[in-house]
Amino acid sequence: MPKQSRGPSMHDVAARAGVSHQTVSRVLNDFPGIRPATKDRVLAAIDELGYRRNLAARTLATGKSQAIGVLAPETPNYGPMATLYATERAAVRAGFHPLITTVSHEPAAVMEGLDFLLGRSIDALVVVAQSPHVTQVVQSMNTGIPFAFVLTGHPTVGSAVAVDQVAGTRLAMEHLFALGHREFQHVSGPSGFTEADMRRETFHAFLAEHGLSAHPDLEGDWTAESGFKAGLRIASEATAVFAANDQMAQGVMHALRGRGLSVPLDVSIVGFDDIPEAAHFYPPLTTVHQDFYGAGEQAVAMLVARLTEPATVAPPPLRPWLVERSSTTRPRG
Amino acid sequence: MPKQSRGPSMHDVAARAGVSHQTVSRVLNDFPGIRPATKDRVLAAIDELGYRRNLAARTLATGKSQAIGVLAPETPNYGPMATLYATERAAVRAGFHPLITTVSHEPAAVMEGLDFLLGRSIDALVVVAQSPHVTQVVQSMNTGIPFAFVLTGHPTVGSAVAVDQVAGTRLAMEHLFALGHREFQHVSGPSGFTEADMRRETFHAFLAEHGLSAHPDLEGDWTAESGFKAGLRIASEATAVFAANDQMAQGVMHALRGRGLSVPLDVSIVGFDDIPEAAHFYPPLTTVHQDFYGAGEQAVAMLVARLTEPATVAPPPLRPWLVERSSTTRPRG
DNA sequence: TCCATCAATGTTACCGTGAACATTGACGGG
DNA sequence: CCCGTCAATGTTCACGGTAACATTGATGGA
Repeated sequence: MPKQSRGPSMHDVAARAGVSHQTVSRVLNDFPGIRPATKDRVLAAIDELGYRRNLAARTLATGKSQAIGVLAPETPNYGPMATLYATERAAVRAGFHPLITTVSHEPAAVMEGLDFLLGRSIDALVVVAQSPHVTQVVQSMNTGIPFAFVLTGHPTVGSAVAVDQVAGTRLAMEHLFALGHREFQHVSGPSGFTEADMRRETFHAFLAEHGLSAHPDLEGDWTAESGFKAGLRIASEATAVFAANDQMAQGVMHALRGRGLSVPLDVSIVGFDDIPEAAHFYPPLTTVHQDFYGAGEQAVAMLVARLTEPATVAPPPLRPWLVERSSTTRPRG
Repeated sequence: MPKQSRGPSMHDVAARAGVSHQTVSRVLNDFPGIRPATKDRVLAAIDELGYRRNLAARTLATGKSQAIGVLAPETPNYGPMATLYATERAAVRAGFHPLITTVSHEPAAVMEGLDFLLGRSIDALVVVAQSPHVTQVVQSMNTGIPFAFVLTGHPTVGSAVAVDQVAGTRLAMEHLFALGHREFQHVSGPSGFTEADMRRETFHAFLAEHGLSAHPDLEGDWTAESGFKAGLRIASEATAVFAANDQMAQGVMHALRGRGLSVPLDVSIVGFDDIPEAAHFYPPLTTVHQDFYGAGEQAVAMLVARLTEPATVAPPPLRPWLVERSSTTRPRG
């Protein structure tokens, strides 16, 4: 029973091509000054042997890996997933290999995930963070490599690429306010999550600035189901609902329908994210568009820049914009 | 300007603790027979130096990595994403580290992604495949490690963990047929994708068995938007629509509403996947539930088994089930 | 003709870890 | 009291690459 044998090594290729292993290395790394005939022999030998370069050995020798670590939250939600996806694509386009691993928000898990990535010799790190806990843990571990946070608008974090949550929330609120709404209620994301907190705080700040108060916040967990439950408890006087994401907005609308209330005639509702399905909700959802792709791209761009120029500063927050559809209108009367 | 210095090595730790590097290695790998006092000194040194084991070196030395490679499609769609997420979780629970990388369906991209993973010394491979092209490429590359495909019901593939697409489609069709529908139309996924093809074929096979023919297939790309466009073209005689996934079903319903048609009074519609939001669509969607999590779990379990017993066979396909909600009812008259 | 020069290639050392084998020292039985 | 034994630890080598330096042989100018 043959133990899983390792593949051929550079020496095997060298022997077969009748050269030294160093020449093989040079061929693989495109060094100049290799006689074409030699190069061909080496290439042929590689092909015949099915040789594949051992990354571990290469990394060990060079200390570099051309890999970008991506630490992502272990939720299946659209926002983080889209960011993750965008980051991954951007990294590939930049010529890096993304090494993704997901972690819960517990410090121990974050550290373990980070350890795993660092142990695999990543050159830089992107953290798709949802809570300050995560960013703190990452910052406290002295990683020695450039890192970037994506999708957290938390002001205390230096290296963050973020969509401006405050601006986004204000866009939503100004829209509702301008339509004439004065009775607001918020369906928030889970507290502790940076985006959820920032949207909630901005919601209240906006109302305070206009001398208004809100019906009690209803807290969800980003899912449509939690939005549905919240929708069951929307105050009957409320005419405007600001939901912290689109899925919850969908759940809220479902519940409202069940209560015989019309969206937008009885209640206007604004979501957040602008997921691809939002245009096909019933009714099509007015929402705040976040550029997840732009965020992922900027994060990678910043890291690549920092690899050569460590002092590169973070780009300004991305501006979200309002997508007006049919879930909002003026209040009755 | 100090070049990014490498972190401390085992030798540094050993020097600090006054032992040999091998003793450090033994402490790290939990070997028996280390004097507690020695162990403490080593641990303390590790802590003080902030030492972190170099995975590349470890992998190079052992040839094993405790890592499972995951080759995923580069689509942001729910199905693949959920499977990916489930696989990732299952791998972690099994004590492995998932190494995820995404690729398009082009052979060159698949090979490159695979090369990347293999180069990083993965012990096993999970491929979240959407098309036969991908499975073929993977099979043709002699990887030398156990691998598993998830989420493709293609019969020619041996090592596949799959949800039974045929059974799922039949569940949907039998439901509609039993309600009395005879005028069917299919909104399919993009052809070339295994799931799309299998659902389409089964749809037609079912109708043929009952001596029925269908209105022309409308092909979408899994998105709600493409479902919407298809919905605009649903034949006016059709009373039953089978959509190849839930997002497209949502788009179809939107379009139908726009045409003044009621779901389910004028048209019944069944989706596929049972995404979490499906219960909150308007109307709540009758759909086929796929156990993505179960699939991911089974794939990992199979790989782990094959690591010790290469001849382990693939588990039988997972049975999907029908979730009946409000988007289906008997046809008028 | 001889040697400096340079292109092409070879040799050696090293990256950080784990495995195999070697060494040390304490302990106990004969 | 000596030596075998075994627990605890040290030494050496290998893993598969890359980097730095060494070597070879052809070429051409003095």
